[in-house]
Amino acid sequence: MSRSELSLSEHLADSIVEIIRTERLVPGDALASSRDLARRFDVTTPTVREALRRLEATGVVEFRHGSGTYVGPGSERRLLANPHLPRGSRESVLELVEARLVLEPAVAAAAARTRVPEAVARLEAASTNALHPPQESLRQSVHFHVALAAASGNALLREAVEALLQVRAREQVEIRHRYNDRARDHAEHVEIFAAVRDGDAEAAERLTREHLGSIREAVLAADFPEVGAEDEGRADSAPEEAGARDAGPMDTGAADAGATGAGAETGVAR
Amino acid sequence: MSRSELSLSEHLADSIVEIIRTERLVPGDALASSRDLARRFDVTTPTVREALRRLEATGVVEFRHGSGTYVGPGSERRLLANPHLPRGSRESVLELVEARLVLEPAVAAAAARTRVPEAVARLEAASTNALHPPQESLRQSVHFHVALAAASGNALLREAVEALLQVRAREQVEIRHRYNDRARDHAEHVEIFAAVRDGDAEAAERLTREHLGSIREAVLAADFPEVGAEDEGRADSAPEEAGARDAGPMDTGAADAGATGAGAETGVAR
DNA sequence: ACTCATAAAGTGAATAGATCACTTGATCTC
DNA sequence: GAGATCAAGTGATCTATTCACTTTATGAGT
Repeated sequence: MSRSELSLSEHLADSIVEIIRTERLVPGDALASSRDLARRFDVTTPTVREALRRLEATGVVEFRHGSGTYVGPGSERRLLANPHLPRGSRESVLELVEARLVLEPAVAAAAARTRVPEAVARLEAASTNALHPPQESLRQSVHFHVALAAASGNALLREAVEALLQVRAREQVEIRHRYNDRARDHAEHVEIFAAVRDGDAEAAERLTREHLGSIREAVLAADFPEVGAEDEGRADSAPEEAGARDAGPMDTGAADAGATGAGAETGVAR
Repeated sequence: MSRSELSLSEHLADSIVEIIRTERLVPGDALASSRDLARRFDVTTPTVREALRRLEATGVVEFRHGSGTYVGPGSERRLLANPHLPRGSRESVLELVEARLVLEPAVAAAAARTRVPEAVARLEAASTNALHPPQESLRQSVHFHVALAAASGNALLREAVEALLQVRAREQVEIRHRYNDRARDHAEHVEIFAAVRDGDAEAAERLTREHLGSIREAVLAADFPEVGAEDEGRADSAPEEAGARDAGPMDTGAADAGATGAGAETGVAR
């Protein structure tokens, strides 16, 4: 009936998702080749590519030139950060931190109530492993906050926090790199962990609020590079391999979004 | 210079985003035609299409066959729901409601503290306009919760709630359609609005928690179609009308009225 | 046997040039 | 002036190739 109101390539994308699901493919598994898919669905390769590109944008599939197409981490993710964001100003980072300030304390409280053992273990690991190199600390922190959300037992909550942390990840790196007190960060993480471990929801909530409050202060103190000059700054201080290959289970590579590069930042925002 | 490890179409996608930004294009504005873009960037049309498809996936652009390519609502959105989700079970809907139960009370409290006037007005409209037809009520409810988040003054918070509401939108429609008490829903909305209007953060938080709690009960009571048979089941028991597909436009205003002739839409005129 | 270079096959990336379907607006009736 | 008609522009898709990269199996050379 109302079947194909969808464009061919849209329908194709859905069909491919269907394949991933019915064949129980998980991230990392290989997909049939473009040519195979084209034959199977009786369309041409450019059409298949369009469908795959579309899925790639949300992380459902990944391309590896010369090797094949693989299922990506987005295949089991419900929320995600827009990978194609324009400009970033201090305001946008501040807005992000303030959003986290509203949401994460509640998440911490939920985590302290549920305390999923596995996630609590990861939480401890993320708060114990201390003071690593520069870059590492941000990743550590991301791990901590994600593990915190995971401890709530609600995967969607974890995804929400993950997605939030991915927004403006680049700018967050910049700020933390320059202004954040890693020692204090670490100490606060330890305190939050203890509260969660002890099942003290009230304390977990309050401590998380204070923790993010101090991050907020750091952002306010930062003389964030204004739009227009922001290209150089981030290009040489943030090497692009922040990527994903190392750690185990839930590492989603928060910072790897896309190193845009490309020059000619002419405009001034607003 | 710009270490281009990116595929050509990835780079192209970023360039197009750059165009949208530097030319100050807003949702609804037309983009150059595929052929033009191909010429301008000296690539072929299939390559341009790949880039555009990728952007389409996140709502940054929209295609209109025979007419052109337009800027979409996603161009100014940082968080979004994965448009390619597999199966939906009762568990997943329950998980969603419980995530909202954790997050939204805090959002409501923030809203009561900030009370952005414009958003509060929309909040009142969404809670006053009572008991419309079946389908309409869900949309009304979405409007309410989004306006609530918007009243916090933090756009990212609003986007987070929007994205959350888009997840499993179809299943949510189904459940509300069958199990939810619209009258009670409405009454609770009115109470929450009053609390926000009066700047009573504590009450707003508690009322929102209770409100979502009752929605949670409705979900628990629902005998939702189980996984496995849902392939066919979903297709014919949930026609694809108000679901996820057109949840987007509500923010951009323009296209909203088209869906039903019910009118009375609080004009979002521009 | 073992190591290492190398060739072959498979795959994604992109090109080139068309054809068809749809929308839109201007022209042409009536 | 209202409506039908037509043509230009645009997206959607196809057919046919070529190039670049990865992986693997082959086959020296040691």
